[in-house]
Amino acid sequence: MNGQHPDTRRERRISARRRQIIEAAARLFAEKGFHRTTTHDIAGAADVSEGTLYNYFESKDDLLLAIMEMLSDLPNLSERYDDGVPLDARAFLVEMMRVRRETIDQYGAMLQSVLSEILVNPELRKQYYQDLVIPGMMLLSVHLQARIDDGQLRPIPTPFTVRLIMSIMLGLYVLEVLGDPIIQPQWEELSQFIATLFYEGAAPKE
Amino acid sequence: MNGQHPDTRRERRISARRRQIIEAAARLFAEKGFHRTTTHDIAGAADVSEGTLYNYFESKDDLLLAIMEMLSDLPNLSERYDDGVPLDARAFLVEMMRVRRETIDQYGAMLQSVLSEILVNPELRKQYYQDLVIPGMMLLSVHLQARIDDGQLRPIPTPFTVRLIMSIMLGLYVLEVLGDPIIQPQWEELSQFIATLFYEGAAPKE
Amino acid sequence: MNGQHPDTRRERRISARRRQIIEAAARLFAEKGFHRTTTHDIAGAADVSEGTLYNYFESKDDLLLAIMEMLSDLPNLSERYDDGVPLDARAFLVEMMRVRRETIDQYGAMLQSVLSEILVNPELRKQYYQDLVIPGMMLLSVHLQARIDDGQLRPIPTPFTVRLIMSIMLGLYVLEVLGDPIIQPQWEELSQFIATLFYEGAAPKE
Amino acid sequence: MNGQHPDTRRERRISARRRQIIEAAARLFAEKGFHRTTTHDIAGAADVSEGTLYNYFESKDDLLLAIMEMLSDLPNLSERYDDGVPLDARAFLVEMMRVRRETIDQYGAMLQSVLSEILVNPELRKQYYQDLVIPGMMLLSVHLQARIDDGQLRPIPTPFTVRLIMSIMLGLYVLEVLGDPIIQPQWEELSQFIATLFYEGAAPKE
DNA sequence: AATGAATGAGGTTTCATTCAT
DNA sequence: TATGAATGAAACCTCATTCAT
Repeated sequence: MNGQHPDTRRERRISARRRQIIEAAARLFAEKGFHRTTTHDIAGAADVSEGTLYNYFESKDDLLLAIMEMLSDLPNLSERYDDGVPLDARAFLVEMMRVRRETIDQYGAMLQSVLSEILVNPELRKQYYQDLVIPGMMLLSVHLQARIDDGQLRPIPTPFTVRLIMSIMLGLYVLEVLGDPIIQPQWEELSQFIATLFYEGAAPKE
Repeated sequence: MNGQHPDTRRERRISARRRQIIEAAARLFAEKGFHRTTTHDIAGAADVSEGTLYNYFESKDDLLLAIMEMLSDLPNLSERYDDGVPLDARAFLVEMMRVRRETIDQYGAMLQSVLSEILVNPELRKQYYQDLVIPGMMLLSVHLQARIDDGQLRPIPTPFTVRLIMSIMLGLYVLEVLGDPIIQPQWEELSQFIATLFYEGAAPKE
Repeated sequence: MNGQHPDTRRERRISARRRQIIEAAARLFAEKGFHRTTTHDIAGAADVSEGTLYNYFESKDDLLLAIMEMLSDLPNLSERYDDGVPLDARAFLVEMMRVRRETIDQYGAMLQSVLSEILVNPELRKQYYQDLVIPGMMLLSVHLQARIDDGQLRPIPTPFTVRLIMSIMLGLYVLEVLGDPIIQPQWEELSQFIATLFYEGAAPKE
Repeated sequence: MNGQHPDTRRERRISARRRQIIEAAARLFAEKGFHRTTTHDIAGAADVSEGTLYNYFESKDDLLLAIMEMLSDLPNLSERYDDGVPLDARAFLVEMMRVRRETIDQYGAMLQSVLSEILVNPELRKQYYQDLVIPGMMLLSVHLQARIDDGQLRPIPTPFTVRLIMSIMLGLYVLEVLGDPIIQPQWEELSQFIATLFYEGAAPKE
């Protein structure tokens, strides 16, 4: 009848349907929040019936977990480079921010919807910290240590540095969501500035 | 009847009741989120009846606004110093973080509950940005410019610097809420580290 | 203001409301079954809002339990007689059936609604057996034993006799519910007949 | 192709499928009730798809009717005996109960599921009474009258006696379903006891 | 001013039934 | 004929808000 194995085709259709629902949900969650979004809304936005929603997800909560899972599965910085991330300390920071920009542009809605709930849901919070924050910190930590070891950085305490850099990423994102008019359009310049400041400091050079 | 002017006493009582309700609400909102907290819960925690709630606040939403208003009315850094904030660039950052710590310790629940909603409520977001973020940025901006003018800092672009510092504050707070085990206990050391890094950079000194 | 202690009056009103809801529910459950009756139906029949239903009962299931509890609390045969139940074996059976008639007339709907669910709900079944069947059997057993002891009855095995009599009660009720046109109108005569048959048997007298 | 007439084979297959579905449904209905059993459950238990269910039965209700129909088609007491049922009054009762036992053992789940619904469904009730109760009563009535005519029984009123015996059957069944621990294991002895009591009564013999 | 029972709109979820494959 | 994904009506239940006391 056709060249495709039917099961494969069906599986693809099902998987596409899941994604279609997740994306619709994330968009709405980001726009008006998890709780102000009704399953009716989601069904409408995903162009399926409410019943179908429940063929793909156990509950509305489950939908949020699925969004979080999707975020956890995003390829991280080092996985994006077959031949290794830049070994230059300054370039690494810039590259990290470039990737961050891409992630926000593509998955901002998901981040936003999940972050809002995480702030007030201890269970979700723990999972998010475990699955997203800690892995990110680990990678960053390894890189920083390598840069210290090869003499590109002073022997600064990595745990603090890691937290500082993570905070900057998180904080910039929140500030952008809050409506700051500068962060997104001038991301490139901002990256350069931060990288420089981080590397050289703000003290006047004598 | 008594030496007190009755109106004053009544006003004080009313104001105390309001505060009592706001604090109960903020605590619950931070614990389980605005939407998962019922007016029944709040009434119970504030030790009043649900009906009484509505004598003090127009609606549940109004309670959130009241929390935000309370946060806006907190005295900012410069108001806390009659004789001016420290004029030393490095000391200023440290002092800023010390005050930030106090604020979080005292009003963390309110911040948390408000922040969660803000992320997904455009209207609230705008107001928060106007009433809390912008004023904070203005103050910071003025200080930074002064430090540049008096030569303590290089002529770095203030808009970027302001956003960077705000991001660090915001980001550290979010990371702390997410459950990071280091930030809160080592706040003092972290402050010193950040201030030093900001001032001197991470490049090795030749 | 008025002669009644207000708390008492309110308590009475609340208790009356509970009863009003239970009775409406039992009526509907008997008419169309527990599952075909919606909470909307019950609210309408009890003349309250659906919300109010849930101020008095935790769930629809809870309503069924409340009905069962009400049935358990009915005064049993011996409690209805201050000066003891009839000591004549034959008269006891007749009296028992008279009381049974009264119970059915007054609480038939509750019995019917509960019985239907009990047949297919193991948990409920157990409770019903414990709270209603066993106590009834105990009383009956005691009486029968006394009649055997005083020589009015042959030394028949009480466990079997008790089950036989309970079965007759239950069976007649079910048959009546099924629409049998004779049982209810001729209850009195039927009682006499059963009592006689039980006492004397159906064998021809020589 | 083969020796069998294909239509016959197909019909047999269809009929077997029907029975397979009915039995699965009855089992589940008895376990958790008609309404708590989903068509999904039934399909799973009968090892067919939900769609197939609807190729064999018009609706879920129809499935219940099919169960009832199956019960109506069970061969009754007299049909089981080519050479007539026992003509001895006492033996007849014992034999009747033996057959009853068999029926319960084999079709108990169906009885249970149907009975539960019948109690709260007037339409079903009427049909059950017509198709199952009345025929049973008729047969019993004929037999009793014959026994009266041939002098084995006193001239007791048959309508009452019929109802009494039917009630005992029904009642014992319900009691057994409720979890009574004696009825099923001691059925044989119970039968003997009831038959004796019916025939001779409980009064002491002088 | 304080109470808390009553309200009912609206939310999430279930499930019998359909229909394209 | 068999399948099982899709449907959407309708069920149960929650909860912000009102109002008589």
